[in-house]
Amino acid sequence: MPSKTLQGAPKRAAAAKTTIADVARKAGVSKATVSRFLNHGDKLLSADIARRVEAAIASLRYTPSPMAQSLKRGKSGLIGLVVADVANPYSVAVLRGVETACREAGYLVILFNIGNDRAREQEAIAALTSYQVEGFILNTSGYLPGKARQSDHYGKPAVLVDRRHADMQEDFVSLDNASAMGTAVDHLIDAGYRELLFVTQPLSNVSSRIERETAFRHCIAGRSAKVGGASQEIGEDDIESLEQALRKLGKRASRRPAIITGNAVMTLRVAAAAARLGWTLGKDIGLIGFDDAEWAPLVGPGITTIAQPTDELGRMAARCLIERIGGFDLPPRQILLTGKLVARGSTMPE
Amino acid sequence: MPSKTLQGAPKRAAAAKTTIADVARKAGVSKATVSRFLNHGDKLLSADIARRVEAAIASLRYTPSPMAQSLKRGKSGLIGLVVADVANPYSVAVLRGVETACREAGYLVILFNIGNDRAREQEAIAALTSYQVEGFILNTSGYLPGKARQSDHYGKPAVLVDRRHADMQEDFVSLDNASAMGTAVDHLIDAGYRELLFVTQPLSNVSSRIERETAFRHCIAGRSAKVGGASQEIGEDDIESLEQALRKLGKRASRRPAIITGNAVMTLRVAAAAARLGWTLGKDIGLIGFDDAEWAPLVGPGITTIAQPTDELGRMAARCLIERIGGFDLPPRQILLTGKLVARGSTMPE
DNA sequence: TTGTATGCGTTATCAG
DNA sequence: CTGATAACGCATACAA
Repeated sequence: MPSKTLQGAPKRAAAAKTTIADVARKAGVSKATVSRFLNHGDKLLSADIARRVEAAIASLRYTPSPMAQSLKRGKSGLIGLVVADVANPYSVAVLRGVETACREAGYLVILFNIGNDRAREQEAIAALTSYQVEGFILNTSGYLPGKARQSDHYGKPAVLVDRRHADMQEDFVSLDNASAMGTAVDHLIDAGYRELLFVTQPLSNVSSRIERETAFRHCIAGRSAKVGGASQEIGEDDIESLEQALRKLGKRASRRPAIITGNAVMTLRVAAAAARLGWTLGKDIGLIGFDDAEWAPLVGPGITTIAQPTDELGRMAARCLIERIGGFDLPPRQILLTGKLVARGSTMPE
Repeated sequence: MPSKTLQGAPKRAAAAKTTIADVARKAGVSKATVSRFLNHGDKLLSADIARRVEAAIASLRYTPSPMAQSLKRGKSGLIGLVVADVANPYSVAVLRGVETACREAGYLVILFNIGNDRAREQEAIAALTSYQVEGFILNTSGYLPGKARQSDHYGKPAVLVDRRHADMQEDFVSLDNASAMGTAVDHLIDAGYRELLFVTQPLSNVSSRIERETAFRHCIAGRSAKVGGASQEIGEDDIESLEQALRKLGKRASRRPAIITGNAVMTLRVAAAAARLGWTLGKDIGLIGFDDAEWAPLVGPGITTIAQPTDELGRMAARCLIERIGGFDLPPRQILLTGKLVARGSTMPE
């Protein structure tokens, strides 16, 4: 077999892309006319010519080259999605909604994962920009290394998901963290828990974590002194201090203890720690976590969660962005979707 | 505030893209010279001119337009990733490896999710092709609706992941299913299980499922009659027949029963069914599943799994594709990575 | 070694 | 209404 087997396949020689010129020739008109048909339908053309062009397009199976169009009009039909960490199930769930909504609207998604490396956020935006993406969906912390705040992403619209940026001028789509936390705390108290501990990944500059932590403190402050509350950040692989925190919490025999975890990652870690301690969820300790993962019903007696409408979040973000791309020009919006309590065995009433 | 606040920001007016012409002017040379510097470094230029061009590029912060380059050379620096279902954790895990490897090699990934709708596979490839992607990574079944087999993807190289296509001419990257199944069965038998049931999502035309099922049957056939084996497909939400199968399996008191699940989705379902039946994993019934999900250690006594090197699979796929793009032209390769047994409580020896 | 001219596939600006 | 023609930003054959 000679080289280039795939390329030079007999059947369909690398699809020598048919261009607008081919169509024009076939229809016996000029390229400009074909272009007009493409962009304005038959609004600018005589019925007869329009039909001829249409026929030619069909028979040649012509499709415009987004690349050329992009070069010419400075638009690309591409949307840039920058996620902090594709390893995070939340990011993925959102990604899914985004991809769906974008595709339905005729956009394609270019994915850039910065792997929690904030320094790479700018790199991502720059790279995406050079591809003429028409806008950004950002699930990043928005931290800028040296420079001062640079809110505009090369003049392209952007929508933030889950994580706010400082002084943000963009639309923002997220879970209503305050309300969700209220739901969680209410639920625990209703179930008889009185000593609450909020466990979160390091707040760093991640707004959603900060919001949840703040909301938690407010919730506790708003209660009588009969309810105790504390919160703690746990680093990546700091299982030691996690177990320590649990033990400390469990000691107060006088009040029934429970934990609220800031996301699914922490939920899993806490569940593991509890297991190592030999504690039964919902009995020795209560547990409710943000994010309703598929495994939540099966860990221990089932883990109670606050389910985020992740798919909807992604779709919303895409929809907002596409509106902006379409010229929608009003002050930044904040779209907060409410979480849903899914009660399971880990928060059994006494 | 007037309209277009973002666009017309005073600081940096929508980045009126600096072009190769600007650089040429600044350096006092022709556009061609700049282009040469870009593409061949100083190999074709006198040291002096090269330096001048370099300086001009730096001072103007010039970056080439991938779009224009793409139009000119028919290459884009883009790689198309078509995924059967982004909702599937496996797809995502692979996606992650792919994105990383591609980015490291200077490629960006365009994502297209066909949501298990095989009819859309062609649509995906066509859309991606129009963006001049330089190659495809496909995690799809490769089914073509009407037409006969069309192995070439518009003349672009492709790499298949996890799912083979009929008569495939592409590189293929996947878990070594036969060997992995052997490991699983051996493990179960070592642990004293004698009545085995393989539970899988519908085989449909998904090669990995078929391979696992086949391997399972071979494993059983190769054993003495003391080991019983059967396999069963379970549809999307057919929990009823799943429970029925479990009950039937459990009845044979004479032999210790165990289940092998084809992927994480089924593992979760089986675990749920067992829980509903009040069975304890590792005691009333054994369970080992393909895919080592993060939750595996925490469900019941911990679920034994065959861990796939998903990240490596994704990286491999990307690497293979990039080699092909680079002109590597040898017969299709098959790269099978071996799974790793992670023993946990669900397959406790008697 | 360097510059000139042409074209990639479209769209937009002109005339006609 | 329609057709030349000139860009868009870049890479290359060709000429110098």
